[in-house]
Amino acid sequence: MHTRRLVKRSVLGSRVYAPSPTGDGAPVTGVVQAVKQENRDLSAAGARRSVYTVLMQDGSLKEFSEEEIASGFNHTAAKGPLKSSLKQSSSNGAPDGQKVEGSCLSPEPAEEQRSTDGKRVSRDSDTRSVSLLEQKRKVVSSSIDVPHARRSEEEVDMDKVTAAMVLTSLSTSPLVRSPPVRVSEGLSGSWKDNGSAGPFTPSSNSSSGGYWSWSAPSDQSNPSTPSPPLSADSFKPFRVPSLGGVGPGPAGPEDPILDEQDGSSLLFDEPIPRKRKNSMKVMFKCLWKNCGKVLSTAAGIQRHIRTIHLGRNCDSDLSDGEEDFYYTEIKLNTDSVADGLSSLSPASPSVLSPPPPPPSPLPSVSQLPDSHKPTQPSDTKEPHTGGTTPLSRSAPSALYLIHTDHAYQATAPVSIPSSSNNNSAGSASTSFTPTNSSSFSISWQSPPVTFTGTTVSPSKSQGFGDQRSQTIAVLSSPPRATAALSRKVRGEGKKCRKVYGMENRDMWCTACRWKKACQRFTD
DNA sequence: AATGCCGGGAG
DNA sequence: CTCCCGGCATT
Ligand SMILES: [Zn+2]
Repeated sequence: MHTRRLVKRSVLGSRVYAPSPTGDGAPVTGVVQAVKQENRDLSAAGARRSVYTVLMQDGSLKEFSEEEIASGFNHTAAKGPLKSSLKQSSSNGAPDGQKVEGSCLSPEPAEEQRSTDGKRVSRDSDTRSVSLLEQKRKVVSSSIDVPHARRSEEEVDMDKVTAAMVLTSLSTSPLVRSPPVRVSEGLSGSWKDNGSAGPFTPSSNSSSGGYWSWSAPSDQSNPSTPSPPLSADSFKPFRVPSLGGVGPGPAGPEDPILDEQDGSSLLFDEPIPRKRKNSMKVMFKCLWKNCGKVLSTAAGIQRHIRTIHLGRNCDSDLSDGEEDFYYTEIKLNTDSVADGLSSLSPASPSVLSPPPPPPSPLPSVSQLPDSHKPTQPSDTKEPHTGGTTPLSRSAPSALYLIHTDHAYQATAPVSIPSSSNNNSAGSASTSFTPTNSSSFSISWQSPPVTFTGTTVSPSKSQGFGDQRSQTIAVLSSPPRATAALSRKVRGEGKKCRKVYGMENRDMWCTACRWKKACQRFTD
């Protein structure tokens, strides 16, 4: 009801008269450098005062209240209000006396003032103004010590805790299918063991950010688990896909999705996938273009990359972590277990409902950035294909779990076609793909995906049918799980708001000003 | 607490 | 449209 957004025109840069600091009576002029307002919303009706930071002729900066300055805008020079209160002019000791000679004084509280041109004043809540001149310097510490995460014994406990959590959740929600997290047995073959073979516990340091930290009682299933009575039922909803396949879709040949008892294909509802602890070997593979080197220790691979590919001195220590981008952790699973997971789409809670809108236009480009040289990891993104394909249960003698260490900026689940034909990076793929057939899954921190040998031709990502079929997979999805899936990871880069700050709202791009998606800094 | 931004709402 | 803001998801 009350006035909408008051004052919005910018007076920055305007010349204004200000009470003479010396009190001698002669008004001085200055240029408005910044304006700020105090007390905004609240007391809507209340007096809202603006404080102008003015650059005086003599170069000094002073702050005046609206009433104290007579600005040239609006009505020639005559308009200024000048109250006699000179409280603000700190200046010299000159007793203020009174300086009213400005001409007319307007007692009015200057509710709105606008400049003739259409600019707006940056109003904002911030109480202290920031003049454009003085730049605030922020000191950023350039070197930060990041202590390597150390976790250790706790893990054991973790399991216990987890188990407890699971149990608890079990009792409460019927939906949860849980997983027997076996504490005892499981650990024996923990991947961790293998990994840490190296000089310094590799696996844990870089990768894991979150493996073992499950903040929430997640329900997870343990793939290898034979069959918890409970899970059986719960699974149901989750494997309906076959049904869905019947869609009017073009395709008849839909695979019955997650195969078999991969029921175990776990579902991670939580963004944080859990690691399987099976008997598997962890290896580190160099992803460099034509190098398929596989080493058993992270240190080794890092060194390899650093020296061979990065041409870095073997100063070891100075690894800036870049190597991480070029190798991957591979887990060779010797066991029958499958660690499946379903990638999913933005799941709709209602499981069966078919309207799973294709999440988003996934870049279905299946081409690797061809001649991409691993130079700056910065913008590299893996090409992914939207659909994953279900692979039937072929006999996976071995399955690979690839896991990259950094979650850099993962966006969506990736699937890499492993089947024979697949150009792009033919060379690369070779090194990357284990054998044909066999599914392997990759999991970066969050979006784990299963790959399979068959690939859907990315070209026609049209398949609506398929998509939907998989979509269904979601099972108990607490509103949480989304992050990874919903693929709205939120752009990282700073947007206008952060860049310019509230102080300079007028510098924001329009979208930002409207609180819409930034157009200037699109990620 | 701060950001980024969708979904609405008012001229 | 243009201009804004409530409110929510994220960080
Ligand atoms: Zn912007």
